[in-house]
Amino acid sequence: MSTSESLAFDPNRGVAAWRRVADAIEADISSGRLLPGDRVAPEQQLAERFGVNRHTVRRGLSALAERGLVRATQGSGTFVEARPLAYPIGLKTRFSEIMAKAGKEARGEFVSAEHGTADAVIAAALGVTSGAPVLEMHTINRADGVALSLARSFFPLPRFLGLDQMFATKGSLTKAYKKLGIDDYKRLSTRITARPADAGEAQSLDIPPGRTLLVVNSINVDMAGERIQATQSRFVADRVELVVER
Amino acid sequence: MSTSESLAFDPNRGVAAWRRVADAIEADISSGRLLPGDRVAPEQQLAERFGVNRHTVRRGLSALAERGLVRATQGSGTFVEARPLAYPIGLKTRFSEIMAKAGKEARGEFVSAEHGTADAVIAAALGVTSGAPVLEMHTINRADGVALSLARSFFPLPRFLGLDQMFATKGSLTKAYKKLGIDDYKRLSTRITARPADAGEAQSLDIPPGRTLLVVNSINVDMAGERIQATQSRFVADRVELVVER
DNA sequence: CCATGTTGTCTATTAAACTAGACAACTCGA
DNA sequence: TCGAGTTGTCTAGTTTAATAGACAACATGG
Repeated sequence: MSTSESLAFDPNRGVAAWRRVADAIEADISSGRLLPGDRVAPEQQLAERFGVNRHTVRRGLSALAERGLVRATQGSGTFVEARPLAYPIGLKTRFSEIMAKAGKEARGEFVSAEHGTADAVIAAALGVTSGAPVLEMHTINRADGVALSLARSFFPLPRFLGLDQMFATKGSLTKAYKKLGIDDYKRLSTRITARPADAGEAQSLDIPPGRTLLVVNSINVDMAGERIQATQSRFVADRVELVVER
Repeated sequence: MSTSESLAFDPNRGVAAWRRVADAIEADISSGRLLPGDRVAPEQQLAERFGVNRHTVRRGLSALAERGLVRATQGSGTFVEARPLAYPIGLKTRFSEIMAKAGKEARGEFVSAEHGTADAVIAAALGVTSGAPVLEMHTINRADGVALSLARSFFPLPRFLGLDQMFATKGSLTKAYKKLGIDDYKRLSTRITARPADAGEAQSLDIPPGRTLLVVNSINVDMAGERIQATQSRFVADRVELVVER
């Protein structure tokens, strides 16, 4: 304890009351005093605890809700949301490894596949000519059974003939690649945008329509630098936080 | 960099603009980008830099001035104040040692001394009877020539007969004690209050009248537990920060 | 002394924050 | 179904923060 004029300093000055409420609740969440699924104390009780009006509490909770830390249900209460899973994006982005590190069971769920031809966008991404044959595959990635992302991937043919069946069997793209003699690969580029989910996506991902998706367009190359995969993934922004690493 | 809905979070929301200005300037002071004696940029310039009105800057600077971090001089500018010297208070509180540790030249300046009798308060502090003979001594403690505190000390007589002359010679109480056979002593109690300086004190300490003093009433005992000194020190709060250590 | 730069103070207006009250709408357990 | 509890929304008033402008008062260098 220091004793000086700095005793007169109030760290809360210039900090809105609603901000203090929000920060205190966030501290409870960060510290683990409030866990995902836990119910935050009722607004009126928080108002009494912080010595503010209930509206001020609502303002603070609204800020937290906006950031996805809590979710309020009318009549029921305000609950702590599960924290988005940190999803590192780097040279070696491997779904199964990320899940293992997070202590979650990884499952790549095969949805469908078909042979087609590359349009201009896919051709450019894969470094092939427009109209070249490609394998198009649709998958859902789940962690502990909960859908994290939808993926629409393109692979050059005839090199990746049968990859879809191997993936359907193994549930892992890395393993399917190994079967085709590709022991390692890396990320060439990643482009990220975001948008609301459409009805089909929402249903596949088991989220309310309109919730935000992170849209990730990526290109993978084999160790010789040859382009092997172009993917558009749609992550549930509520469930996944992309971490760009150097 | 993380990419998620939390991109929408503005750390400045709920934090007043003046507070942000104040915190930024304080960060400059803390980091050493602004040193004691340095002039802070003019208000209008800060207003442009932070994109706020000059009054908002003034509000932020006012908060810093209130805390003693800066001092504004009309027509001249706003300057970074020297940080108060950390003055530890513990069992062994030694002025000269504290100064040495702070890399400052310590000087205990003898002002006056006289023999008197203990009133009720001093008698209680020294553990003697009311009316018992005591030596009363007035001193000023300086660091690098700048006055830090005034002290009014009482010592039981006849034990400390001549202590004042030894102090006037040595400029150090610890050394004067040694001359009287007290090799070591320790702090029994410390009581701290604060108040504005009166005109006499302000003059002795070279501060504007009304500036705040930290008033420290302390009792020292020899190693046998015998009370040897009762002191009322008045520290310039602008110059000294008391640190209570366990 | 004068000019320029800088802080200090006053008045006024607008926006944001905070408080208050009331009632609607919903949840959930008995 | 009903009642209690809880969130959601609306209206309204007060306080604080921020902006704007103007001028006073002071410092400092030429």
